[in-house]
Amino acid sequence: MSAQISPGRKNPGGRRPGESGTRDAILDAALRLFSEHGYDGASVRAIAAGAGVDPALIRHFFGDKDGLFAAVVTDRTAVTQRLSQAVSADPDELGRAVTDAYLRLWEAPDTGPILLALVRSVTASETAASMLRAVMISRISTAPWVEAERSRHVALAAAHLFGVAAARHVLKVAPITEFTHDELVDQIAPTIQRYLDGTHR
Amino acid sequence: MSAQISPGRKNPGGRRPGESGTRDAILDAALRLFSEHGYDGASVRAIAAGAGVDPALIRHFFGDKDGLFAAVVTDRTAVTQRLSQAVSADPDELGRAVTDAYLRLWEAPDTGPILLALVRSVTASETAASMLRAVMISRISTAPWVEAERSRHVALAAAHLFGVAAARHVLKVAPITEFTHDELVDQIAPTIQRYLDGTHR
DNA sequence: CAGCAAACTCTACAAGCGGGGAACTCCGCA
DNA sequence: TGCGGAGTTCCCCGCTTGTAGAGTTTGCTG
Repeated sequence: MSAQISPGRKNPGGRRPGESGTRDAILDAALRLFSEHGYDGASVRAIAAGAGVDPALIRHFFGDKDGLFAAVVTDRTAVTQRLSQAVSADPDELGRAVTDAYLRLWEAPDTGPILLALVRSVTASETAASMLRAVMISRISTAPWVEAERSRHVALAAAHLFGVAAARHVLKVAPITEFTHDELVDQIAPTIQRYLDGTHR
Repeated sequence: MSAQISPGRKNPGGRRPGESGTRDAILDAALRLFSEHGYDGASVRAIAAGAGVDPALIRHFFGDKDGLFAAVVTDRTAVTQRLSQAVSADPDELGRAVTDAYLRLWEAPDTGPILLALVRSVTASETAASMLRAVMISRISTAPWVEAERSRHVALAAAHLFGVAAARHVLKVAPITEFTHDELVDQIAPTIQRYLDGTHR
């Protein structure tokens, strides 16, 4: 009889032959949509559609939406280690090195969208907020060369860098977006250096 | 017969006697919820509940959710004019005056929540984004004392201030929140002054 | 080659959303 | 005194959301 138990089904259903790459496709679409619209604004269905996949697969691979978000952020990031490299630079050039590394983080295709996603999700998820705090501050201010005394100055430097990055990539404020990367580093590195030295006042 | 046409109605319905203050109650609740959860996160129903009022009243007074948001932001704000005052200060003290005024904007009960609401709604509403841009940058950089040449430096100062305010009030980064207002002004005013002077490099 | 786990599709649900409309009551004014 | 409009309630609609589950096909391993 060649029984068709579910005659309403349009697509065959069942596992596809060969390497599917579906998981990665979902992660890609999720990264893009989370970074564009934030956690709330990116629906599971939209992400699935973006990956050309059934929404149920997201549940299958990641459990729930939180799991997906966590996977996006943790699976594909080397955010923290890049900053760590920068802080081992020559102390006299530290301001420049940190500034350059920090701004590059926002421009690189593998880390930039993640930071954007974190910023845009700060409202919705406390996880996102604390991860962002961690990236922004702790990773810098708990670096070995920071004595407890100076952590406040480091935080000010980090806040400055964050403000510039947000103006450039989130708010897209005209004068800031018009700088080239190098120009921007030239403009603010000296100030960052002063904060790090404690000579900013 | 004392006809009761709608016997299912629990509350009487119809206008209440006396001054209701309902419109203001809605505005209050909306300001609070928008600032806590952003545009998307604050539902019309939740705002109505917060005001102790039927959701349909929001539609009645403000048309739709966008209208409510616009009303919240425009009705009760003197954000821009406060900054204008600051920029007329003595040029030598400009950095300090602007820093003080800007940070106060985030702390004052009538303007702080609005800025928070704008920041938290940046993702959802392009209106919010452009208003924030306006408050953050344009209002400062189009001030009369800014020659075109310097607008980039002004934008950098504004980005710095924004970063500090965001770290303090949105991300709540520990070292930054621990400063008193005056300490914070002491810490960053000199840098703002340098940006404004163009002596930051 | 048997059988199980993984990958995949469809359908569905309960909840929440923004918006709209009908009905009712009170106030201010002619 | 009558009447229109503002304030208020309830009910409802169509849509989207996250999540759930059952069923189907494939690949892998023993």
